[in-house]
Amino acid sequence: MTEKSAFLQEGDTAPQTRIQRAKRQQILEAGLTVFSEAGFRGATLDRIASEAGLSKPNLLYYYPSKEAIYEALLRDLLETWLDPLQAIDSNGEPVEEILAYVRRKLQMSRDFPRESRLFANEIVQGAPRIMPALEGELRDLVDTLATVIKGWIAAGRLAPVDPRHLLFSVWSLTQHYADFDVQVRAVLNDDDPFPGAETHLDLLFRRLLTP
Amino acid sequence: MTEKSAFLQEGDTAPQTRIQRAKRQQILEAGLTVFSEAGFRGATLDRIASEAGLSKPNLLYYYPSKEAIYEALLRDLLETWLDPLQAIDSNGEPVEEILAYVRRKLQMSRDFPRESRLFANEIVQGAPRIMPALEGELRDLVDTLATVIKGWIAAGRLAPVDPRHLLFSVWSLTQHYADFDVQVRAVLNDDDPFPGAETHLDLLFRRLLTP
DNA sequence: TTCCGATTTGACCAATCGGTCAAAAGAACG
DNA sequence: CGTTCTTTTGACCGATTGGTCAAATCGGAA
Repeated sequence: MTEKSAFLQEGDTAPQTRIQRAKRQQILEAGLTVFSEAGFRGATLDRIASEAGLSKPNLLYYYPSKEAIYEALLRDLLETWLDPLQAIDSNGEPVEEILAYVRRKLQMSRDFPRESRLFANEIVQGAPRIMPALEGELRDLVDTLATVIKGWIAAGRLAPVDPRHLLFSVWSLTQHYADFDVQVRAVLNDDDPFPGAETHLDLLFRRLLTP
Repeated sequence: MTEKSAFLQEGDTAPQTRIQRAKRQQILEAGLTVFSEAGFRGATLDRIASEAGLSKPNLLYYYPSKEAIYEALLRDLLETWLDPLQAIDSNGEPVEEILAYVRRKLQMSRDFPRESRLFANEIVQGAPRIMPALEGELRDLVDTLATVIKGWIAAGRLAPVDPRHLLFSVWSLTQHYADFDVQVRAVLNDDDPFPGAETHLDLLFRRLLTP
C-alpha cells in the first residue's frame, strides 16, 4: 500500500465557524467554475473573486493563495471521484456490478461536469499536482479491483478482458460526455446526449462483458 | 452542407521562401508543444519563443500574434484529425472498416499525442475557437457517416448501434491513451499502454459490432 | 455603550504578460 | 564596394497577474 500523498492531507482540523465554512464553500464553488473552464494557469484570482462575489483581498483572507484553492478542490474531487470505484461489490453479480459502475460514472458526468473537466484539465496538462495521488491511492484501488475482476473471469462469470484497460474504457467513455460536452452537443444538434449515452454504454459493456 | 468556418481558410496563399517556411514550421512545432501542455491561456509567447530558439520579437516577425500561432495549429490539426474518418470506405466490410478506423485513431494517439492534447485542451475549455468547425465540417462528416452505418445495420452486416454514440466511443477510447497518458501510465506502472490497448479495443469493438 | 476580534477593502507592488519599434545585423545582387 | 531588402534584436510599453498591507468596517459579548 502506498501512503496518502502529502498534499492530500488536510493541513489542520481547522476550527471553522459556520460563516467561515460558508464563505470557503462559496469560494470553492467559484474556483471550481473558473478552474474547470480555464485550467490552473488560465484561471485568475480576479475572476474567481468576482464569481464568488468577493474582493480579491477578501478571497485571499480565506485562502492564502491560488494554489491553495486549487489544491483544496483537487482534494475534495479525488474523494468524489474514487467513491464509485470503491462501491463495486466483489460479492455481487459481475456484469451487473460493472454496469452499475458505468451508470454511476455517467450520472456524475451529467451532474458534475465541472468536476470532470477540472480533473481532465489537470491530467491533460500532465497532472503536475495530482500525480502522487494517481501513483498512490488510484493505483492501489485499481490493483485491488483488477484482482477481483481476474477472479470473476477465472470463475467464468465475466468474459476475459484486461481489467485495467476495462477501467480505462469506463472512465473515458463516461467522462467523454462531460469533458467533450461541446463537441458532443455540436454533433448531436444540441440534443441531450445522456439518454442515448446510457443505452449505448449499457449495450457496449453488456456485449463486452457477458461471458 | 455547412460552409467552411471563417478561421479555417488560409488568409492568403503566402509566397513564402524556403527559409520562411522552415522557420514558421519551427514555430508551429514549439507552439504545439507549449499549447498542448498549457492550453491557450496558459501558454506564453516567451516559452514558445525559447522553445523555438528565437527571440520573442523574432517570433512575432513570423506570426503576428499568439492567436495567429494557435489558429494556424488548429487549422492544421483539423485536417489531420478528420482524415481517418473520411478514409472509412462505405463499400468495405463494415466491422473491419470500423476496426481499421479504431486502429488508425489509436496509432495517432501514440504517434501524435501533442496534437490530441491540443485538441482536448481546446474542447475541454469550451472550444471557443474551433466551435464553428465542429458545427460545420465535423457535423457534416458525422451525418454522412451515420447514414452509411445505418445502411450497414439495416443490411444486417453490423449489430444495431447508435452511429453517433459509436463514433463518440471510438474517439474517447482512443484519444484517452494520449490525453490521459500520465494517468494511464501511473496505473500501469509506466508500461507501454498501446499493445494492450490495441488488443482490448479490437476485442471491445468486435464484440459490440459483430451482428 | 464600549470594546475586541473577525472581516472587508482600496491602494499598492513587483513580476509577467502580449506586443511595438527603431535600429542593428545579414544576405543578395549589381 | 555600395545598395537594398530581409531578418534579428534590445529596449520598452501598457495591461494584467498573484499577492501584500494598513486602515476601515462589522458584529457580537459585556
